[in-house]
Amino acid sequence: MKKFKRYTVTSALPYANGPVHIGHLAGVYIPADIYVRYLRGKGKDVVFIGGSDEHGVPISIKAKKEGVTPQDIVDKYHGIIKKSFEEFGISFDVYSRTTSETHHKTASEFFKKLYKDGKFVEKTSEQYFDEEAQQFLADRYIIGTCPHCSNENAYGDQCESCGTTLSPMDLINPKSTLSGSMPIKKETKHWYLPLDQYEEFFKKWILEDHKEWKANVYGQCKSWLDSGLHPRAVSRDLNWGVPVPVDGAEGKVLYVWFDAPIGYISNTIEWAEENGKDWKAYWQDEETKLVHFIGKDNIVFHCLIFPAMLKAHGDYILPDNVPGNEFLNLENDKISTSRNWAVWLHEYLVEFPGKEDVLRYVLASNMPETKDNDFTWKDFQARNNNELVAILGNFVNRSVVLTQKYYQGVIPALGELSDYDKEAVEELASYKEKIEKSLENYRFREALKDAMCLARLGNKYLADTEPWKIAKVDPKRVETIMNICLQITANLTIGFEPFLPFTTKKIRQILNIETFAWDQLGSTELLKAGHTINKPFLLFEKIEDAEIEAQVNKLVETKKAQAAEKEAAPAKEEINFDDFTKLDIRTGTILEAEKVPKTKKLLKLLVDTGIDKRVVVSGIAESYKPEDIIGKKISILINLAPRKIKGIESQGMILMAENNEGELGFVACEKDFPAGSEIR
RNA sequence: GCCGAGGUAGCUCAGCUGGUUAGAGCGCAGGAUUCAUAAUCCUGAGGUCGAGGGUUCGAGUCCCUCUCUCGGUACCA
Repeated sequence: MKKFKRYTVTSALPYANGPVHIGHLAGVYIPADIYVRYLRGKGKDVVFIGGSDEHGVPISIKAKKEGVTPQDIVDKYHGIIKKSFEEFGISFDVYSRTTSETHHKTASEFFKKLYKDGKFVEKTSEQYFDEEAQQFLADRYIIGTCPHCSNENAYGDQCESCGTTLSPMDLINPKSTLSGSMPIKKETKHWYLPLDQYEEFFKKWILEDHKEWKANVYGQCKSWLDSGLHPRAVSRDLNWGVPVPVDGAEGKVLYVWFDAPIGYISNTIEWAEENGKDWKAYWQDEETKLVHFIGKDNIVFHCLIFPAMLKAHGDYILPDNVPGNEFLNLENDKISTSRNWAVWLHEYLVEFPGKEDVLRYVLASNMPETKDNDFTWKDFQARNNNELVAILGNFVNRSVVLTQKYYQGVIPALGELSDYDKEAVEELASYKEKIEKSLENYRFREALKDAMCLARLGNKYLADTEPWKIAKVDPKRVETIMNICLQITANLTIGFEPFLPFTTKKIRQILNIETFAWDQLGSTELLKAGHTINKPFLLFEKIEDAEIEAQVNKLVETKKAQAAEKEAAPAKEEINFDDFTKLDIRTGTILEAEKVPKTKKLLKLLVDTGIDKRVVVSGIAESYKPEDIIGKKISILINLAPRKIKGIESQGMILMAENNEGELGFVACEKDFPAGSEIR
């Protein structure tokens, strides 16, 4: 393996439109923090970079909605996020933000360099422009009628009613959400990063040279590469972001995905300036190991786009690894900021004061390294009570309480070792290599498990040697046993340091010692005989059922509130009676139903409309099985222009109701009327 | 549909380039023990390794087909 002189570790920049939740922690910040704490323990030169990602359209929309400035929004969340990370012990060397002056300057210069070197492709295209507001409209700022489902409130990038991905030009009757006026088409120029030109490079760099990347990351990259890369725009018409530093680019900013990863560099520069370091060494020296910790949603940016940017620039090193995690679920359901289905870090810190390490432990034990995992409060309680309290806390407590009892807190000398002692000491030493190997390979769950084995070893050693039994008959022997127990306890402060920094600090306090270096792990000479330890206190406390129930109830309430809140979509524009009578809706009966091959949602139906029997293709396969709906009474719009879908001509549209889970239900007459009855 | 990742004991997961009777933690059952927050330690039960084919002396591990879950993408008149 290549030897590195220094390490640059980045963790995905949280988007500053909401607080941080356990999904972010388990996926990105805890693994990254474990890794850097380990490296620091090894005495490595490492910088750990974090920061808030504060540009982009969603933030400017949120600001508009709330009637504040984008800056207000990001100030609020940057504050919450930064504070909660600090309290939780995520040990960033710097946690800055992409609205900083340094970042604007850095991102701007980065762009200029690529621009000057001709690394971009310029393209002019037609985009919607709001004449009243005098600006180009981001996709999200345009609403109009969905060409597919006729929903009149579809966004320029997606129709939330039918889920179709759209482009603004697809919308019928587009309207600007800024002024309400009808936007005009206007030419605009943008810069594109021609990713396709880097395809061959990526194929070698990732597919051949980085086979050791995690399967999920490697597989995703391969998938993107196999399907071919395309140029991606690096600028947008928007007024919230880093201005494009080119003459004639007024009203244009760097696209948020272009500026955000540069934030890693900007924040490193800030850190370097404040600490008298040379930032370039951390980004441009081949002997630096660059590692990006991210979630799986970010794989393409960190494995392809950002490296392409760095490569295009020319001065930079590329990541050595991009350990991307999968997602964490909460109580069997996807974590969702908008649905408020999450455990928020800033709330946890208030509701479970002093229990930072409990959450760190639970999330690290169960982080979604190879597949999506589930967080449940019951598991949280079990791991606290059965592992932290019973194994780790208990062993430390046993050791120090016995030391107080027998020796008034003064560490006894190590005498002659029995064979059993030697075995235990040997086993103790064996964990160092195991834990290191796991950490070096980003296998944090396993590393933590092995750290816990140190405490298990201690408990077993005590149980097997039974010092309380021989205290009266063989005091010399007990001195040796207790010395070994205390040495194991001291080792815990090393082994657990990356994972449970608050707890190791407490143990050091009890043992009355300073921090050890990682490489001392496994030593039985950490504590000197004659050294006096402090009065013991408990490291962890049991978590009672009531506390867990309270958390579960909180989530249940969230679900209820969410269901109740299911606000009906706002009424559409008024129409007159003639408009309505144009629709010819009839009762009908489904005669045949089959799945349209090669689709997920489509069923091909044969419907008796009373007038004729006709084929209708309908996107209901996720709610109904074909065999279950034969004979079903339905309502059908029969005078809709026919349309070919997947090669089948669909003649009409089945009326469906849809709830907020996207589930569909037939709309039918409650009496058993014959097919063809008019609905009006 | 296509692409990617998964499907291993009740639960959460290990099993590297194919090789002895498939492992760990939790949970469960029984026992030992009392220094310790009824904590600890030992023993045990429990798996046709998603299903079916194939390659091989030998497959959880390689190949093919199918199936389920998650993500991306297409389709939703």
